[in-house]
This record gives sequence, structure tokens and C-alpha cells, in this order.
Amino acid sequence: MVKRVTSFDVAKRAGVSRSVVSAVLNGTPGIGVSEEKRKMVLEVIRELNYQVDAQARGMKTGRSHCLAAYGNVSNSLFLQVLEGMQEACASHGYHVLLYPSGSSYEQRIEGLLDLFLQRRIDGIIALDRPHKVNEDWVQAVNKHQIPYVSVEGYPHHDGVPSVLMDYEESVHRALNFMWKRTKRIPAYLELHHQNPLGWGDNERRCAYERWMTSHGMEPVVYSEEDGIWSERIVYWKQWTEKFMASSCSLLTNWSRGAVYVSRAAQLLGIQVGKDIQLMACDNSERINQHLFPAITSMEVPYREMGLLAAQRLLEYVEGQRAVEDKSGIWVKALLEDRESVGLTT
Amino acid sequence: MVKRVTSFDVAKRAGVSRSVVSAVLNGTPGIGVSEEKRKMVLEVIRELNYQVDAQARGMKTGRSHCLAAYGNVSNSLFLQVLEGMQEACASHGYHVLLYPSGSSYEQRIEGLLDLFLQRRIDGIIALDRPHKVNEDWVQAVNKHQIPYVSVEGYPHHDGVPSVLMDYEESVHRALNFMWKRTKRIPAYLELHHQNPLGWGDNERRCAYERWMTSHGMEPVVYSEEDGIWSERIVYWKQWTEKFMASSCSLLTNWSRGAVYVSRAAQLLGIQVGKDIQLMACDNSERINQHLFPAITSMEVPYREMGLLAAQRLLEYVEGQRAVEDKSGIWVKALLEDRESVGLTT
DNA sequence: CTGTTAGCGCGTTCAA
DNA sequence: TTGAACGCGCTAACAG
Repeated sequence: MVKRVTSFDVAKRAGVSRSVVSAVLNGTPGIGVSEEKRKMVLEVIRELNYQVDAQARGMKTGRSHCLAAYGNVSNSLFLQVLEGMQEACASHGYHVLLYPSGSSYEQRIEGLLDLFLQRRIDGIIALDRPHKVNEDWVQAVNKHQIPYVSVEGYPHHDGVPSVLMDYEESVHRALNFMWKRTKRIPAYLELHHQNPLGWGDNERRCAYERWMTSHGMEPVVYSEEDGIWSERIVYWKQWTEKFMASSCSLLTNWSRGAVYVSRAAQLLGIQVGKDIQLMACDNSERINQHLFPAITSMEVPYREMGLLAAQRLLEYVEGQRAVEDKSGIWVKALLEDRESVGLTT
Repeated sequence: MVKRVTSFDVAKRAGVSRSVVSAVLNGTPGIGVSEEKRKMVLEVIRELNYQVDAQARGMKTGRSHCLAAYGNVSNSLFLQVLEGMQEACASHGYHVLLYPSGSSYEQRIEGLLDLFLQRRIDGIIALDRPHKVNEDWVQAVNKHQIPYVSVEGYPHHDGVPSVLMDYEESVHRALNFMWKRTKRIPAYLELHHQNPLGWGDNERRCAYERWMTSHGMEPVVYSEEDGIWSERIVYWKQWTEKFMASSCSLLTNWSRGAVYVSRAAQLLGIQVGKDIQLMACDNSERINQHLFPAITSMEVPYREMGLLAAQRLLEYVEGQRAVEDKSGIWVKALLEDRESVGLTT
């Protein structure tokens, strides 16, 4: 068996006490170390390939240098959050512990609390369902002073800090873009992909209506009632044909809507990006860029949100910011200019 | 500040010594505990919501109950591996620590070694590039006796255990499926999506050739030379038109190939799943199921591979299997019957 | 069979 | 600059 190298080994070899080894590694104020000894220690550490036992250190310092990421791995949005989180953690010497959000939300969240109580993690970042608030959890967070940052959850809630996207701005930017490029009056297609419609969807629709009004146009909203919803291509061919009779520019709340219409248009011999302008408010299925034609969309910057969330969390953990400061963080959407919105001139 | 509850608190409250608390929690042999006291302790634990300090426990036991997952989060295949890994870990009380595989492979792998030496993790699962072997790493693994299982790496290498898919079987199954359903002679389209072509691609091509020969048919392989490769739809329209002159059944090594041909066919007014049969050997971009028509494919069961890898790793970690046992684990592909291969009768 | 005491593991930190 | 104590749970040795 391979023997572990301990600080004791290093100290002995370098001819100093263990506290000096510790001081060299951590730059402890209050323990002076001569340049000579410092070099000696450093060299021995390299020579022996000494690595501090994270558990022992953690036990003493009360910090695990791990942040939990709470979310569902099969959700590609969560992955983007993870990416950003990893970036922030890497540059601060922290690690990411994956914690699966399973079927029973409450149970899982309990588990997170335990993890914190066990000192396995120093804080938590969660990709919550937008606008989903769980007051019990808020209670727990505040009772135990858990450093916690939510991504897309708890908008305007003063018990939990969250990173949120400005939905209104994103829709306005999308419309400005379409309008500037095509000069066609944009209609809005709202698919009920979740029931009831989420907070974001409502924000978006209102934003569309406001934009239209403020630009002196009449809003044209096609909102599917539950019954009308269909995945059948025949349905969408009919819909598209009818739609084309009166307009040729469409913004959809959900990427899938654009996909359906795009597909239908092509089957009807209508050129997407030329005869019809199509844009989606999101790319939650992450396929817009793979389609033909690729679909122009406003995308929620999950990566950035993860990064910002982690940075904030680290501020809490490292004591640079009081956990009582629950102020929110706002980000803007990304406009991905692809093929489904083209020049019409 | 919230005070931590320690085993001392529990012991005092329950009127026993700390060793009893420990014994109740771990079922330590050699320390008998009467049913009465056991219940008492359990109750106090619940009452105080006592949680064992993971760091202290880990320090004593030398086990962190964390497994590292080495891979790239933006790789959707890795995510499936993670899923399986989480499942295995959850049922054994382990946690998943994410470790990003970055630009410099060697550097990152060094980091993993450090993590192990720091006792932050008990073992490692890596989604390696297929067939990529790094002898330095193998050395390190064996020198330090690191529990390590590779997914898709190190085929037939006796220094590292890996979970691998049977490429040959997958191609044969695909061909059997297409043949049985359509009775059309299948051609093979090989896109050079990586350079040079990976191990799996070679395995697949050979498997195709063998299958054809053994069924008394002449293999028809369209292998793109680097120059010919193109993403342009015009190119694929021409290609498809030419192809259709002689056959109407095609297996592609990479999903993208099927996507191109499918798209081209539709533009040519050729019905996919009827006039032309299309199937892909993989779904690495995870979009086959979202397209119209959805593309039938053989899929690498990454989730299962992650699960098996983690189970094996846990055997090593828990001492149920010697780390010297580097035997490989083989899995079979998943056939996803979608729309691009239809009945022709 | 039931339970206690004492010492350990390893790095950090404070008083000397 | 150092010795000694500490943090928290585990466990071998030991005692009733």
C-alpha cells in the first residue's frame, strides 16, 4: 500500500515544526517564516509530492471548499449553469458537488440541508423552476444561514437571492431586431408547453403587447388553448397557410413553435427567412442551431447566470458579503442571429 | 450564528457515551447497545437533527464518499454518463464531484491525482476519448492504486478497467433491423467527423463490410475524403440524387450524415422512411429524436455505461473487488426505432 | 452482552 | 518560531 505523506513528514524532512509547514502553505499571519525555511519547506513539499488532507483541513477550518449544484442533469439548461459555476469555482479553488433534483422536490431539498449540516458543502446553487417558491425551504435557508443562490427562482423574493433574466428586455430586443431587419409587422405565437403557463411566458407576452402598442401597432397574439395544441404536422400546415394569408413575421414564446411553423412552411414551399420570418424567444431544447434553417432566437444566458450565481455564493462563503444581503442579480438575454430571420429587401 | 450539533451533544442528551452514538449509527461490531438505548439515541438524533460531520468521519475512516466524474459538461454524452453515475452513487450513499476535463488533458489529469491524494475523492470515473490511452496516467493510477474506471477508453488495455460498447454488434443489429423491415440492400455512408477517424468508426465500417459479405451482398461504402466533405445543402442534394439512382437504404456512421441526407431528400421531394430508408449509427448530437422525421438510430447507452462504471468503482472503493482486477465491461447499443426507417411493403 | 475510556487521525492556531 | 491544544468522530482495549 502507498503511504500517505503528511505534514509531519514534510516538517521532519525540512527540519521545522508542522506549524511552519502550515504557515507556508496558508500564509498565516502571526507566524513568521524566514525566506530560507520557506524555500526549504516548499522544496520538500514538491519532492515528496505532499498534498494537504482536505478532510483534516476542512474539519479544522469548517470549510469543505465544495459547492453543491442542485438540478437535473438531463436538463441541458442546468448543464450550462454548471459550466459557469465550474468556471467560477475553478478560479477560487472550489469544487462542484452534483446533487440531483429528483421527483420529490421537498425530499431532495431536505437532503441539501443535511449536506450542509454535515459540512460536506459550503453553499448551494440551484436551478429552480422559474418563479417556484418554497417557503419551507426559505425558512430553512434563513434559519441555518445557508449560503444559497437560486437561478431563475424566487423573483422579487427577499428571502432568497436569485439570478434572473430580464424577460421584457429580451422580447423587446427580439422585436427590435426583427423589425429593423424585415420591416414586417410581427405576430406572436404562444404555445402552452407547460400548464399553467410559467412566469416567463406571461412576462414575454405582456412585453410583446407593450412593444406593439408603443410602436403604434395592434398586437396579434395566437394563443393556443389547451384543446387546439397539436404536434401533428398537418395541423401546422393548415395553421401556417392561414397565418401566411395575413402576415409573414412571427415570434414564438417557445422554440418548438418556431420549429413546427418552419417545418410546415417548408412543406408548403414557403422559404423560411425570406417568405416568412421566424424567431423564437428561447432555445430550451438546444436544437435551434442544428436545424435547417437554423432558428434565430433569444437565449437565456444560463452559463453566465451560473457564473454569477457562483460568484455571489463565493462572496457569502468567504465572508465578503453578509448572507443577509439577498439582493437579486439581473442578466440580459443573448440574441443569436441565425437563418430564420433574413433580409427582405 | 447557529451552533453545530455534535455527537457529544447527542451523547449527553441521551445519557450515553459518544462511542455508543457512533455504534448506533454505524452498527460497530464489538460495541453492544441495548435496544432501549439504541432507540433513545435515535430519538435524540432526530430531535436535535444531528448530522455527522462528514469531514471528521472522513478523516478517521480515510474515505470521503465522493467519486470524481471527469469529463466535459458541454458534452451531452457525458451528461448521460453522469446520470447513470448518480443513480449508482445515490443508492450507495456516495456523492459525485464534478471535475472538468479542460483543454490540457495532462494538466487536468494531474489535478485528479491531487484530488485523490488530498482524500477529497475515493475514486474516479472518466469519459475518455474512445481508444485514447495515456500511459503516464496508467502509471499513476497503478502506482497510487487509484480506483479508476474509464468509459469508452482503453479498450483491451490491461492497466485500466473500462466500460465499452460492442460496436460490431450494434452495426449488425442495425443492419438486421433495416434488412428485416425494408428488404433493401443497405449502403454505408462514412463521414469523417473527426480526423483521423476514431476507433469506433473503424469498427463500424468493418462490421458493415462483414455483415454484407456474410449475407452474400457486395458492400457499398461511401467514404468521404477530407476534400469532399461539405455542409452545404446543395452538395447533399446532388449526392442524394446520385445515390437514389442506385439504392434507397442507407446507414450512416454519424447522425449528422443522416440529417444531411434526410434534409436533401425532402427538398428533392423524396419521402424519408418510404422512398428512402435512413438510419444512423449514433446520436451523439442528441437531436435525432427532435427532427422531422425523427431519425432511427443505434445509440450508445452512455447512461448504462455510467451506471456500470460507478458500480464497478464502488466495488473497488468498498474493497469488494481488488483494484488489480482490471477486467473490462461490455454493453450493447440501444436501437431507437423512429420514423426514418419505415415499412416498404 | 453492554458499555466506557483513552487515544488516534491531521492540519490549524494560540499562547508562550 | 514552537509546543500543545483543539476539532469531531471512530475504535481498540478494557471493565462491569
